[in-house]
Amino acid sequence: MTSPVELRHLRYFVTVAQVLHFGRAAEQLGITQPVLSDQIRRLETLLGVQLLHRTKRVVQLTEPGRIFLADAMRLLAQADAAIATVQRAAQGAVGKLAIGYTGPALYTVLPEIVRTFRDRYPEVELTLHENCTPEQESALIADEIQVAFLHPPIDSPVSMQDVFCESMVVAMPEDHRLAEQSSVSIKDLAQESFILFPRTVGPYLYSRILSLCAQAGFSPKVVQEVTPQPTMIGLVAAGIGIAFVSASLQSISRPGVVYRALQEEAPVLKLAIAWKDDARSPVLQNFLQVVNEWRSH
Amino acid sequence: MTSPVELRHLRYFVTVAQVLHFGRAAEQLGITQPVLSDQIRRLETLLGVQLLHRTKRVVQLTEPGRIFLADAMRLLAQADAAIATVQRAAQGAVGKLAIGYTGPALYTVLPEIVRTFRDRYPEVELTLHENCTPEQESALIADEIQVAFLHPPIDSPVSMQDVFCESMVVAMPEDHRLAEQSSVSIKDLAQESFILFPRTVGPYLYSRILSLCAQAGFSPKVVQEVTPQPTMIGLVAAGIGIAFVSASLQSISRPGVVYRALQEEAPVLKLAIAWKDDARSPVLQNFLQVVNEWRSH
DNA sequence: TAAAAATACTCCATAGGTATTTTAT
DNA sequence: ATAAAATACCTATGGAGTATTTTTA
Repeated sequence: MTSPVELRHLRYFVTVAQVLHFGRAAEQLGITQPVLSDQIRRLETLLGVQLLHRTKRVVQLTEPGRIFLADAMRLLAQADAAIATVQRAAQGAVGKLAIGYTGPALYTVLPEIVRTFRDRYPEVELTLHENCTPEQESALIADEIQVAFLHPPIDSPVSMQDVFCESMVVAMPEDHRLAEQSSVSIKDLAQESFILFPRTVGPYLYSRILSLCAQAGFSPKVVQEVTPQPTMIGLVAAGIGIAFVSASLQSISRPGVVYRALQEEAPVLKLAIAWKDDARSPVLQNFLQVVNEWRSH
Repeated sequence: MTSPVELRHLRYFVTVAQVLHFGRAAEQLGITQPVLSDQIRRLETLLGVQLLHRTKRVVQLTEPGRIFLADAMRLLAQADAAIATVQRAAQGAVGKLAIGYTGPALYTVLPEIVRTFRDRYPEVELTLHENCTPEQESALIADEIQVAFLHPPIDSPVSMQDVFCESMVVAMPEDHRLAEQSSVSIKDLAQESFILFPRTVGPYLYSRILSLCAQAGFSPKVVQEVTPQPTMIGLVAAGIGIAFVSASLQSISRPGVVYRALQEEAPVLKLAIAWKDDARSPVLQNFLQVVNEWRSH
């Protein structure tokens, strides 16, 4: 039987080739000299190549042996490296993580969480994919991403945990008649032109806003549906209309645009983190851990 | 006992990871399914890492397993490559060869022999080192070179084989009084100024020339000792004197210099190839083979 | 003659095989 | 009901040990 070359053969050969003495090499390896002689001879038979020139008294490498020694040492080092890598992968210290996120996540929790994670696990390769909530769901299911920052509710069978929420505020031109009030009532907006995000990018919040208007006795006049939110603000600045945007958008202040809270209970934009519960990679676990640490201050 | 990871484990793991089916993988590997299950579990225990997520019905890679798979495949490929390399090294098809040579070798046999060898064994790394005969000897002994083109006799304990020999001719300015003869007698040179190579670069030939003059009844007036031979020719062209050079130098014709044969039996420059007989590397054997082929046309 | 590798053998750990059980689909 | 992995148990190859021989510097 031609049993194949094993790492053991390489370990033995490298030691003999370095020490050039079967007795001492065997001692270093923790085996006996006859075993070592035998294993080297087996290796030479397997390769069909004489690696060592031994004259009962002097051991020296043949030229092919010199060449094989370099390869064998490299192989052993790489085997050790591969073992170390898989063990660190099991700790979640190396690997890949594809993160999906929506626009609002980018303006709130995402940067800080990603920075913390990168600092702690610098050898994990992160990729970031901006998309709306429904597309995050499909990407999760299709294993294109392993974790998503999105806006509940969703109906895919994935695990989810709330991360953050913020109220919606009304963005309007600074010369708008309602701008001098510190807060506005929904009823005051009945005649306004609205800039909204498309229903598809956030069906739940979309209907929340519509029903709020309905409760106030009107159906909003939507003049434009655009995304992302900074674009909506741009259109507000251009005087196209007013917009509901999440509170964090105020930090990206834009000349000519002011933000006013609602007097009524405002619609809330919830941000949650979602992942497939069967995909429990160590890297993912570490990411969830970082997110949880972030949630508790 | 913590028996270490072996290539066998990697071979088995790679197959299972590709087929994702223990039964079929075992069949591919030519072993039985329980053995494969056992070996994979041993590998996982050795690594301390779960590589495969198996639910009695479905086998899939864990994230660490995916990472290890790439490394394992690379390692196996490199192991195969190392084995192929050492086998080709045993045929003398890969390796290194340091070749020493003297100036005259460069103008005669060396280029053609080296070209033939390089064409036949393109993966052997050749290095060329020009030096005089005595230094070639030391370099051979010190294993700095494996083969030398040099000029016998030498007294180092190395193997040697004649390769080529050529007569010495007299180089003189074209307006020299002897230039109109087609050959010259050594006696005619008694009053000439001689340009010689230093004794150290070729002690044997040096004394051959001196004794030739002595037989003709004079001791040559040496005005300059220089090397290499093209430099000697330069000095001849400058009118410094006449010189004994090897016949092949005529092919590097220089305006103002003519070459004339000796009427007496000329000193002969022998070129031989030398190598340490204990260093019988396959690459060296192939080189000697090429040299022998060259010798027999 | 003394040091070191090779031989000759013995032993046992484990790779590998066979038969069977468990479990998820 | 069935396919597939795990479990249990057996076999035997070959890795490893001990004792001895051979060889050459």
